Formats: sequence, C-alpha cells, structure tokens
Amino acid sequence: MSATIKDIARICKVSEGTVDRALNARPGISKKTKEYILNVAKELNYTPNHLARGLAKGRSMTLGVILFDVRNPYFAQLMNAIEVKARELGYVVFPIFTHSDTQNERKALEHFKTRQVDGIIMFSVQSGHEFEKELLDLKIPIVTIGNRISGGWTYVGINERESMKDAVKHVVSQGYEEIIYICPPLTRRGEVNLYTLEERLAGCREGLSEMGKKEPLVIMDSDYIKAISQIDLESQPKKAVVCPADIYALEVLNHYKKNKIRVPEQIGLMGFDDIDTLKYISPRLCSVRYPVSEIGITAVNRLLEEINGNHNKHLNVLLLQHQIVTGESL
Amino acid sequence: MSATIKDIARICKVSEGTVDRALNARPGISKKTKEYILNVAKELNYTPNHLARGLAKGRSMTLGVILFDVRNPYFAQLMNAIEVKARELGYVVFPIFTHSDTQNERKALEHFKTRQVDGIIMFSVQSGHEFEKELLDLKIPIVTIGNRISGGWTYVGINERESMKDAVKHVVSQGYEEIIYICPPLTRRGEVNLYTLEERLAGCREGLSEMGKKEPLVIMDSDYIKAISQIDLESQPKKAVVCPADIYALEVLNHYKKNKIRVPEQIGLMGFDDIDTLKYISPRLCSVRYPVSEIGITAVNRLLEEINGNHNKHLNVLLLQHQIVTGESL
DNA sequence: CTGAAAGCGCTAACAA
DNA sequence: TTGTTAGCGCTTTCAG
Repeated sequence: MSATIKDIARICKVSEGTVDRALNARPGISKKTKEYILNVAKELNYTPNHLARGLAKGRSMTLGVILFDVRNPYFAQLMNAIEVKARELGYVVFPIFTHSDTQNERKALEHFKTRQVDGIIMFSVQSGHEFEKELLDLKIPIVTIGNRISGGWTYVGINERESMKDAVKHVVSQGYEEIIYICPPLTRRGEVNLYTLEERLAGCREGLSEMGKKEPLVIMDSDYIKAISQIDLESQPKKAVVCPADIYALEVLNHYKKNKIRVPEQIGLMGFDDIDTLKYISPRLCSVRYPVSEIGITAVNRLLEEINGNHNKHLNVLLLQHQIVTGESL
Repeated sequence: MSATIKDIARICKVSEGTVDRALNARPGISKKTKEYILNVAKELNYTPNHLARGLAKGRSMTLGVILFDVRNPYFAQLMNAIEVKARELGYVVFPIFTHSDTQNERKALEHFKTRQVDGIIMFSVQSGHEFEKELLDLKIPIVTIGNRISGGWTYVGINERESMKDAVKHVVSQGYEEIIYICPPLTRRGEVNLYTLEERLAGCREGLSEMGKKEPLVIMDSDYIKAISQIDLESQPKKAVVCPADIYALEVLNHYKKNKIRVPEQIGLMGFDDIDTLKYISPRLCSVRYPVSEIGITAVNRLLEEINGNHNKHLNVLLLQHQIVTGESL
C-alpha cells in the first residue's frame, strides 16, 4: 500500500517519533534531519492516514451535517456554504439528508456517533424531551439551524417571528386588507419540530394585529391549492396570499397562471426565502431575504468554537438580519 | 468517553476477541455468552468506533464525491441520489464542491487519499495525461460521471452526442432552419475537461448535417446574451437557439422576455437537462430529460463493485436513456 | 468455543 | 536533538 511513517523511519534510519516531528512541524528536531526526512517522504509520495491520526488524537476532523433535502435550493445553499467553510478550516463533512423523516434523523445521529464526528450541524425534524435526551447522550457538540430545539443547543438563524411580522406588515402597507396564510403540515410521523412553522404563523398574527387588521385565514390543508381555489377573488377588500416559503408561493402562482388569475391585480402574493429561482419567474415575487450562506458559515464557526471549548456559553442564539424584497406580486 | 470493547470484556470477564465475535455476529461463540455480552453492550450504550475499525480492516466505509456546485439543481439531484444510495449500502460520503476550479479538484483528491476513502465518484474539471497519471497514483477506485476522462475509468452517463443530435433533429422537425448554438467557455485555468461540451456540439453538427441543414451559428462568447441580442430575428428562415444546459436557456429566455421578444413566435428555444425549475416557468421550455438520480445510483453501485473487485472489466461505459421533452418554446 | 497477542498508522510522554 | 514505548479501539490469527 501507501508509504507509512514506519517506512520513512526505516529508510532514514531514524525513529518514528523523529519522522513525526519532521512531518508535523513539531519542535525539537534539527533542520538537517528534518529536511532529509521531508525529502524522503516526498519521494515515497507519503500521505498521512487520517484514520490512524484520528484514532490516536481522539479527533476525526469531520463534521456531521443533517439537512432535509439538498434538492431544495435553500438546503443546497446551506450545504455549499457549510462544506466550503468546513474544508477551509481543515474539516470534511458527512452530510445526511433525512427527507424530514424522523427515523432517518435518528439513524443519522447514530451514524455520526460511530463515525466519531467532532461536531454536528443539524436542521432537525424532531423535538421533545426524549429527543433532547438522546442528543445529550451523544456527548457531541451540536449547532442547530433552521429549526430551533431548546436553549440547550446553539441556534443560528433569523428571528422567524419578526421576519414574518415584517413581511405581513409590508403586505398590509401595499393596501391589502385580508391575508390568506398558507401553512401545510410538514409530515405526520413522530413528534415533529414545529418551531419555525409556529413562529412564522405567530409573526403573521402579530403583524396583522399590530396593523389593526383582522385575523388571517390560515390554510393548514396539505392540498392548499385546492383550498385557495375556493376563495372568492371578486369580493372586496383586497386579498393577498402569504406563504412561509417561496416554493409554496410558486405553486400558488402556477395555479393562478393556469386559471388566468392575474397577480397582483386580482390577488397579491408574498413568498419567503427569496430563492435563486425567482429571478427567472415573472411576476417577480415579493419575498423575504436572509443570508443563507452566512447561516451555514456562522454555524461552522460556532461549532468549531464549541469543539475547542472557547465559545461564549451565555450567547447561544445567533440571529442574522432579514430583509423584505419588493417585487411585482403585490 | 464511550464504552469500548475492552470495557465490555472486562465487565463480562471474557476476552476482547469473544466480545468482537458477539458484536459482529461472527461464528464460534455459544449462544449464552453471546446474549450476555450483547446485553451488557446495550446497557453500556456501546457504539463501535469506525475509525478504529477502518484502521484495522483497511476499509473506511466512506466514499468521496467530487461535484462542481450543489447549488446547481442538477448536481443537487446527483448529490442526493448518491448520498441516499451510499448510506443504504453502509457507506457514508464526503462531498467536495470544486466550483469547477482545477486547484480545488486536485486538493480534493489529495484529501480523499489521506482520508482513506474506499472509492471516489467524480464529475471532473480536469483532463489530460498528467491528470490521469495522478488518478492512477491514488490507487483508489474511481467512477466518473458527467465528464468522461478516458477508457481507464468507468463512466456513467448518457450518450452526450446522440442526445444532442436528437435534440437538434427535434428542433428541425418543428420547422426551424437555422440553429444558434450557445457554447460558453467553462473556465480558463488549467487543462480543462471538455468532453461533454465537445460531444454535444458534435451532436448538434451531426444532427443538422443529417437533416440536410446548414451549419449552426456557434456562440462561444461567455457573454452570450450580448451575442444573441445582435441576431436579426426578422429575417427568414425560422431560427432557434439551442443550449446545452437549461440554465443557459433560462438566461436567454429572460433576455427575450425583457426585450418583449416572443418565444416561440419570433424565435425557438431548446434547453437541456430538464431541471425541476422549468415547471414554474412559462413558456414551458423544450428540453432533454435523462435520469439524473439513476446516474448517481448506478455510479454508487458500480463503484462498490469495483471496490469489491467483482465488476465486469470489459464493460466500463454505462449509458442511460435520454428523452426529448416537448414544451411551448418551439 | 474461548483466550492471547500482534498489528493497523499515528501520537505523545518519557528517557536518553 | 533523538529514541523508545505505550497506547487509540478494533480485527484477526493462532493456540488452547
């Protein structure tokens, strides 16, 4: 196989310890022997064995990443940012895509434990006491993104409630009086993490209330297209559909286009996430933008701080700024 | 830290070898002691250490994956399929996104070597003899996807030339006489892999020639939008823009929309890849569809065969079927 | 059926 | 400055 430290030691007629000192720039070695060893190592085309190193040091230099589905552009952006940042810092990532299945998430954590990852970045589906106990038992630093779990773990994201509140206020400021809020269920199995969903809905309610408008019509049906098609668009006052994700908004928009319903003339539409795809679609969707890549990068940085034990324990909620993106759909 | 085989052995008053036999369902152990050991292991919440196992067995049970950019939906789909399939088979993946930078690709391969991955799935930017030599030196099974390298490595993909030929023939069959083919350069650094690009262009030429049409107008400018805006759309005969990727076609379409040029009335448009995003865009783009996820799955299966040495050495080009997707843009 | 021991490649503590 | 040695946790071979 590949050359090992032992091989180099034998050839150079020095001890393995000395080779280690040369290869890893450790102190206590003469320049001469160091250069000699390095030369031989290069000739042998030596590459260190990370498995062995990890075993010896108790550090695998790998991070586990749990996301729903990388085919969703939002997760793809996160994935990209995390992978690039982690590698920049000498780590390599194991991604696992759960497709928001709680069983997959459980197995993923198990996987990471046996794989000896040094830390985990997780967008979780699960929640609840039992789940938190499992996480604690892992004894691995974890940073959560997207879905918050509890104060026990660092959370990197945006202020979900405020951002939706701002979105709704923007809609109202454009003259819309009635809000239809789309909020389909994520999945049915297990105890599911509803943090983001609930916060955004609460933000919607609060926003309307603060603007003195009436309660939103909340559509919780998974077939929300059918539900909205039953709404009377002719009656006053002006109505707008608000979605907690652009992908829902795009489905709604497709439905309206198919039925020759004009947006925003007959109904307003507001999305959330400001995904890249929007630039190809007209009318340009109003949405809420936030620095997705920054979330990934911040999560990696924080996770490494936690791994190295030099993090601020009193500050474990890291919120980034959101902003309203105006478009042609309101 | 976590419980180890040694701990279990001590508690059960047996040897480590016996514990190993129980834990890994190896033969030569009585049912009684096995059950006992398994119970103790469960109580201690034992989880195996994959680093140690990998080191001992010379198998890390990890695969390296090299892709351009997961934010591109095409790569995201590949990534998803590969990760899911690999995990199903007990492997875990290290993805590295090169952003089509040859330096990154080099470093990625280096990374994988030191990380002791058992195999690599690669969508390469590089090509050439020197590169091939590097790959050989790795002494790790490699399956290539997307960009073919040479007969030395398994390739999983579609027949690039035939698929573009079919695409062009379809365009011609819709009454278009003149083809504008978009073919922007990928990157400038290093010796770049142009396999796919060249094959598709060749397919375009062959298709036109076989249909008795004149040569395509090939736009090699990276600012292809500027280039197409100089084309006279009023003159006969009917013209169509053919793109070797939907993302180019979407940019072109955006340009036409902005300038109130009607597709397909004033000019036809053909894409390639049939990405998911298309379902949100009108007019529905004509494109070429092929089973992207299948490519990922096939690559994983083949790679494992190569790792285990039970692959068919005479068959190392695995081509999947493509199909023309008709839309409203022709 | 079970135990003992060597070894995977690297690190780290202690001697020399 | 260099060598020696004992691990890290698991697998594997050879005895018993």
